[in-house]
Formats: sequence, structure tokens, C-alpha cells
Amino acid sequence: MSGPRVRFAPSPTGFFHVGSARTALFNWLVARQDPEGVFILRIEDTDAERNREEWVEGIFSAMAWLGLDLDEGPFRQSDNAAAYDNAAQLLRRSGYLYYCDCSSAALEARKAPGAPPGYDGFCRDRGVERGPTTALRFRTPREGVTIVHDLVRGDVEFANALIEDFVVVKSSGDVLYALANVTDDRHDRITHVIRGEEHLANAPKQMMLWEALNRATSDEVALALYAHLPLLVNEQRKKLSKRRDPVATESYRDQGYLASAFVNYLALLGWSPRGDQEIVPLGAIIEQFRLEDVSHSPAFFDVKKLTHMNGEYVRALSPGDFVRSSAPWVCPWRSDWRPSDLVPSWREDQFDASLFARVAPLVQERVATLGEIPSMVAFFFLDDAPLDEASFAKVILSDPTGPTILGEAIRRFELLTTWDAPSLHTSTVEIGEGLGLALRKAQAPIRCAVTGTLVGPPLFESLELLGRKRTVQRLRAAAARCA
RNA sequence: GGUCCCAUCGUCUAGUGGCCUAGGACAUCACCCUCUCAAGGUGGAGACACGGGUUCAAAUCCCGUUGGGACUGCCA
Repeated sequence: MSGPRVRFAPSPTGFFHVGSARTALFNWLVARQDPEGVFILRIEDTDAERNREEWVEGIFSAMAWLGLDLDEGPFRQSDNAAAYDNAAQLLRRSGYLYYCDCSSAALEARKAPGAPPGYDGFCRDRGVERGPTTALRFRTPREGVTIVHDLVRGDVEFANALIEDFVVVKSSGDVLYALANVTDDRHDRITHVIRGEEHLANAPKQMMLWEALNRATSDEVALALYAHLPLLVNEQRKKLSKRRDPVATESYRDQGYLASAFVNYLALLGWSPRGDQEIVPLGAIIEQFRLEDVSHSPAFFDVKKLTHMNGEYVRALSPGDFVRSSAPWVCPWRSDWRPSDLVPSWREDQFDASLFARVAPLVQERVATLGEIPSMVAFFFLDDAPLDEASFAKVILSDPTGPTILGEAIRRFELLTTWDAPSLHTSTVEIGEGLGLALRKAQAPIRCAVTGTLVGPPLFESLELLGRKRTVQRLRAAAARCA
């Protein structure tokens, strides 16, 4: 017995959605937990009108970022049109499909009030010949039920009488999603169809098609097992929409989320690891994941929780890995990939890699995403730190002790025999003592003058790394502004 | 409207009839630590939608109600 064969089959009609990312991940997990499992990527681009090449590229790059490697493919349905045409003609000759020349206007006109929705079967037995405006419809059974054996939800029963004779081939001759999808799934010997819940209602139609193809081709391919994953919803509990929700996977990469953290978080949407620990290594997720354990109810994509987890992953990085991971944000010029909308605030010649390496540990424990790094370290690289006027006004202009502290700091810092954090610390404590101020108050004007803001990495370590010259320069400039 | 799915703290979830005075995580609040900000530590508040059954026993099983959602395309 060989392993599971699963496929992720997105259609490139927009940027790569976080819901798609989770579907891809769950498929990939099923493949990876079996040494013989196979993960396939199939681009479902049969709708030429809505597909764009850049969206295909987006799928590839997002999956590469997440580490969802392929065993087969990527395949594209647009390369496979002949196979779908063959399948359609075979089904037609075998009587499963019939031509229909009803226009949507005719359908509308015929519709009795209160009649069940969907096609009424008008052309079922009219013996319509192929023509320029004829579509091919599937002759669905009028009786009985089709049961979808869903690995997540259990058996779901659909009355065949309620399934309309759906269109399989458009009048333009283009084969529609349902048949293309099933043709490929049979061809690829897919064993598990794992996809979003919005496809649950398609499942009985696809099973009908699958079985019709089995008989028409006398190539008996065992029906795939289905698993419909709960939807990802927004705070309004609506299905995540590409239009109104922040769901582009790439934007999370741009903001500086780590792939490992993102994958871990995604795995938690509809599934949970054993025990109380939610931050778990990928290996453990692969090992423990079971479709049968997937939740039945929709999940909200909570960026706050993702961000917290990302912070944990960032802090867990070795100092070297942190520096390397930061490169696209702090030194995009020398990076092979950079966030799409990044505008560096310093020039390449102002960036000092060895200085950043020493600064990095100071910021590593205070950022949740890599994208937060630049603003936190800008004062090291810019000639003048970007000044937050409100802070400056608060601790220097409107506080009489502000200018005094600045003056004292200039005097003492210039006389310091050793320029290091402990000495700067001691010196600042003494300034405070002289004025009857706690260190927390005494350090504020200095911090603001030198770094431009009241929040940031530890001050004395920062001053040590900045150097006496630049520190005193900035203190002087700030003092001058008070006069 | 029709078909189908779903229902535990604000959020993601654990829970598969007794271990539940319902556990964890995020968020939130308080306190501690502290040169700012984080991080960290401690503690608090916070949920089984409702109504009927079944059972000695129900968050867990059944039915109904209510509420939410998906689908309902010659899109995928």
C-alpha cells in the first residue's frame, strides 16, 4: 500500500490568501506524515478571464516561503485542456452528458414562482445537437442520495433529486472546474481531497463525475476521501474576503513574520497539538496532525495572537540568525529579497553592519516582528535621530530640570574616563542624585536628546555603542534648542 | 427561499458520559521586576446559546428552538 496522495489546487484569481495557506499546509502535513506521502500543487487556471500570471508567481513564492515543498508539479490545468475535452466527449458518448441550448433569459422566463432553484432539466431528453450556443450538462440521478464521507465532519447526505443538471462544458467549449478538477484528481490518483468548507456542496457532484468517468473509461479509480476544513472568518464571522480583509500571506512576510511562526499559528486554526503547549516544532505538528481531529467550526484569524507567537519565535532565534533574518529590513540593498513596500530611512553608506550586530541583541527581545526593527535602530545610523516633538516638549522644554540634566550630562560624559554602559549608568545616577531625581526621571531627557524618543533599547548600552562623539553632539544640539 | 454545515471564556481551543467547583494560549486588568519600552514573574476577571429528553450521572448522546455561516454561476 502506497502513501496518501494529496493536492493543493488554488486558482490564481488574487493574491495568496491566508486561508489558502492553511489549506496548503494541512494537505502538506498529511503527505509528510507518511514517508510515501505525495504532495502535489495544481494551478486551477481554467478560467482564463480571471487568472493572472503574477498571482501564480505569488502562489509559488508564498509556498516556498512557508517551506511547503512539492513532490509533483506544479501542474497547470491550462496545459491540460485536451484531457478535459476527451473526458467530456467520453461522458457525452456514454450518455452522462447532454447538450442544452437554454439561454439564461429562457431559463428565467420558464421559472415558476416557488420552483426549486437551479436548472429544470428542460433539455434532458430533447436530443439537442451540438451547436454554437450549447453547453454540456450532467444528467444527475433523480432519486437516491449521495453520501460524502467526510473525514472532518463524518457522513454528509445529499438528496440527488435536489442536485441540478449542472453545466460541465460551457457553450464556448471550455471545460468547467468540476470536470477539470475530477479529471485531474483521477489522473493523479489523489487519495484525499482536503479543501475549504465552501466546497462541501460540490463534493456530491464531483463524486458523480468521478464515478461516471470510472464507468465510461473502464479505468476504476478509487474515490478520494474528502476532508472539508472549517472556514477562516473575520471578526464579523464572515468568510475572509480578499477585498476587505488583510489576508495576503505575502504581506505577513513583508511585515516581518517568520515562516516558522506563521506555519505554527496556521496549524492552530482548526487544530491543536496535544498538551498545553501551543508553540510546537514543525516535526511534532507533522507527527500529531490528524484530519479526524480538525475542528468543525469556523476560526477567526487573530493577528494579535500571531504577533505574540512571532515574538516568541524571534526571541528564540540565535543572535546570528536574528541578524541574518533582519537583513531585508535593515540592509535591503545587499539582500536578495526585500519587503515590497520598504522605504529605508538611512542610506546604504550609513549602515554599519558590525554596529548593527552589536545592537541586535538589544532589539531582538523587544520586537514582535522584524518590520519593527528599523524604527528602533534608526538613531544609530542616521546623522540626526528623528525627533519626536511631543516627547521633546514633555521632558525637556516644559520640564525645567530637562536642560539642567542635559548640561550636566554633557559635562560629565565628556570627562568620563571609560566610555561604557556601567560608567554612563553611574554617571546618570549621580546627575539624578544631584537634583533629587530617580534614575527613571534623570535618564529621560538624555534618551530623548540622543535617540529622539522616550522608548527604545536600553539607553546606556546604546550610548556606549553610539560613541562619545555622537552622543555629546546630540546632547549639545538638544541643549541648543532650549535656548 | 432551498440545500448543507456549525455552536465551550472577547478570540483560538482542550474536553469523546463520571477525573470539570470546565484546562491552556492570545487579548484584558492588577501587582512584582525595571534606566524607557518590551520581555519575564505572580494573581484576577472571563465560557459549556436555550428548552426538552436519555441516564444513577451530560459540556459530552438524542430531539427541538435560536443564532451564525457556506453554497445556491456557462467562477473556482
